[in-house]
Amino acid sequence: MSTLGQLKPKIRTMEELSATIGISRPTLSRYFQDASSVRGSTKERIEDALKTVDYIPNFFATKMNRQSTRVIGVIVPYLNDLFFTSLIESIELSALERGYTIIIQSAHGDPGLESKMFESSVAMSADGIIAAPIGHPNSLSAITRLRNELPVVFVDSRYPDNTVDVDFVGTNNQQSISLMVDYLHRSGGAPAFLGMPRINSNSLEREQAYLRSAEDLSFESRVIPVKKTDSAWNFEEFAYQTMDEYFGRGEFVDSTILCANDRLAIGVIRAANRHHLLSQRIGESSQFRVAGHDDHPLSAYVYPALTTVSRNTEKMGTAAVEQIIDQIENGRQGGKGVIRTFDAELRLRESA
Amino acid sequence: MSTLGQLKPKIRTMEELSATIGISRPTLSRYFQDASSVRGSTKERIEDALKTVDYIPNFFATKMNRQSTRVIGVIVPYLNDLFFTSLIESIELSALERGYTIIIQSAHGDPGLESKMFESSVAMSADGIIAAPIGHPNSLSAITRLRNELPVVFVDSRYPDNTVDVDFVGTNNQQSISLMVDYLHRSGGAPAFLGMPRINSNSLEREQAYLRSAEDLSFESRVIPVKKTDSAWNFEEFAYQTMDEYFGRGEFVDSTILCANDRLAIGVIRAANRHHLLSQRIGESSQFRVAGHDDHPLSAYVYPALTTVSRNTEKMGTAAVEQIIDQIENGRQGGKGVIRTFDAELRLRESA
DNA sequence: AATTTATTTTTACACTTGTTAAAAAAGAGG
DNA sequence: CCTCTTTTTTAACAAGTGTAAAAATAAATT
Repeated sequence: MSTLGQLKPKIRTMEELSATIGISRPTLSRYFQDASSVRGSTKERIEDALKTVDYIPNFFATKMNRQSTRVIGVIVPYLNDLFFTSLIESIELSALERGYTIIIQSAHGDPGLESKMFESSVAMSADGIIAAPIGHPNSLSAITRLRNELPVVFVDSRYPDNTVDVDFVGTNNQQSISLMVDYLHRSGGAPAFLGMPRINSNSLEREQAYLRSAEDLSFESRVIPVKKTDSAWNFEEFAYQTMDEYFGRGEFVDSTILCANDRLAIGVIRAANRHHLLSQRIGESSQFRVAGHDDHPLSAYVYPALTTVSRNTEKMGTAAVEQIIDQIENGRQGGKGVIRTFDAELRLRESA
Repeated sequence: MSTLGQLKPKIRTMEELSATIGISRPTLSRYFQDASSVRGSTKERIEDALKTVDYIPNFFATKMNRQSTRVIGVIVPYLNDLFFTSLIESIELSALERGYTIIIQSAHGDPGLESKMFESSVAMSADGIIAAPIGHPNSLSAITRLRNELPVVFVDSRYPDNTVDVDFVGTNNQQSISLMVDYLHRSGGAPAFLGMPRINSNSLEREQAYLRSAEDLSFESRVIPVKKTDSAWNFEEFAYQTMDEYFGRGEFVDSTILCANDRLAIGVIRAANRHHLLSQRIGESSQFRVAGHDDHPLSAYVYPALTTVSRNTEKMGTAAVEQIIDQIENGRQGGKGVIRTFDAELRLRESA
């Protein structure tokens, strides 16, 4: 079986294919774009022939000449985060279903590289861009320029204060945070809040949501000061070191801490374990509690399992694809600033 | 500042740019390929002009006409694994340094899709492919065919029994496993082995390495039987359920378990915690021990922190890029089967 | 069988940049 | 100012596929 593949003659161009199988090039071209656009009997003839030869249309040549490339650029701040990878998977699967190809680009945490990635999406004549922006002012000019040239959808995070008027798909942070704060407040004690070191919209919004919830429930809010750090993307380490210091001084040792995301919470749990703050047996109640946000794939496996709030990456990815395709196919450049946020659900586990 | 970008007139083609800035197109073409190939004064003129207009060369058009696209296809079995994402980051950074662009493709765990991804790399006229193959026989025919057409390097895993003669960059599993087995045997007790549910070369090699080590140290090997499962890629869940069952029956409760990778170990730790097998205070010795393999980014944060063996993804990524570029630039199609494996280092933490 | 309709073929140009050969221009050196 | 060399311009064709119009063919209808 596996040797069969090697025997098929390699055909390099559609012209060559046309000559070999006796079907005109324009017909083949139509077939490869939409198999149903040729007569049924022709379709069969082509497909039979394709089984005997080794031919794949040249991607660059096909895309170059088309007004629509059916390519969507997907830009994430960095790849080493399971939240982004699940988002990408969902985006890719939805896009594939709709006949689009995605090109994944990671900014590696660098706003300068992020601008380049945006440009590179333009260079590839992408029909549109789905981006989770870092939110750094340096990329802003590249993005505002692009926004006028082609469809853009922000996913997960956006620019603070809606600096740029772009469609957005994300989490309803007010809902998710207040859901969690409510629960924590009701079940044991008012939480303090540990935010992310990087200023992106989620970081800000979640902190504000926390403050509002505190006001609503009239408890005294307590936001743990966040230091600037080099390891801005290494949330676990950042949270671990921050809290290790506090715990060492005896601060927050009997608090409930709500973290802006699960990765922070995982770092906090580590620090808490090191300082023996957590109940040693599941079931025993402990003074110290932690909660996260996102429902990270590993949050159920840490010990104690993390109580958190789930974000549905599947829905978000699908929605982002819907929005971008809506813009592409209905010619709404940059969008009218449609905002689609999804509610989160409580995932009660052991840590709070 | 940010408004400046919007004022720049958008120029769509190199022809248009040539007319606008008064420099001939062939010169511009040469400039964009290699800025040093034009006279210094011309270079400056072009660069000054580029500041006033908004032009990016069309990626597809540039690549289409060149013998070498300087594109490398990177194919991974799935994206939701931090090992692969760090590998990709390392590959991308090395490639960028050498002037290559990578195109990331995830097979989403599906051998059928994997074959398509290989074909799609060919369609993009990639100069070469770096792949972490799933190792399923179904993709074999696509790969053997490709191997004759363009440079291929396998990274992390390969086909069992070296079915395909392709350059390989990976881990020295014999070294890494025996290092760990030695340590475990010496420090507390001979380990049992829990493998991955999916048969790829690492899974097999590590099990064999374990068996050999057991023989060398003359202890009785004990490989935990692995059931076929739907959640083949969800290693944590797989390991959790497998061991939860054993622990429930009182088996392995005072064993040392060596896992084929950290994600399995994280699942095992979860199960062990549920059954109260682990020492409750760091420092107290426990009968039950677990060790992993890979040094997953989160392995230091689980509780107890995972003792494991580190794989240097940075080195592996760099080496993979070196190998593929060597093949590309020296015309060695498919490679002579060069094998570069890297040794792992012990990461002693708390779990064993 | 004749007519109508749907599809395919032929022919030719489009897309954007790479590339080459010959002609023209610019710069260096005297 | 005049050679000699280097660089740029001009002009043309190349890459592989999309696409449009007219001509030819096949299928469906009467």
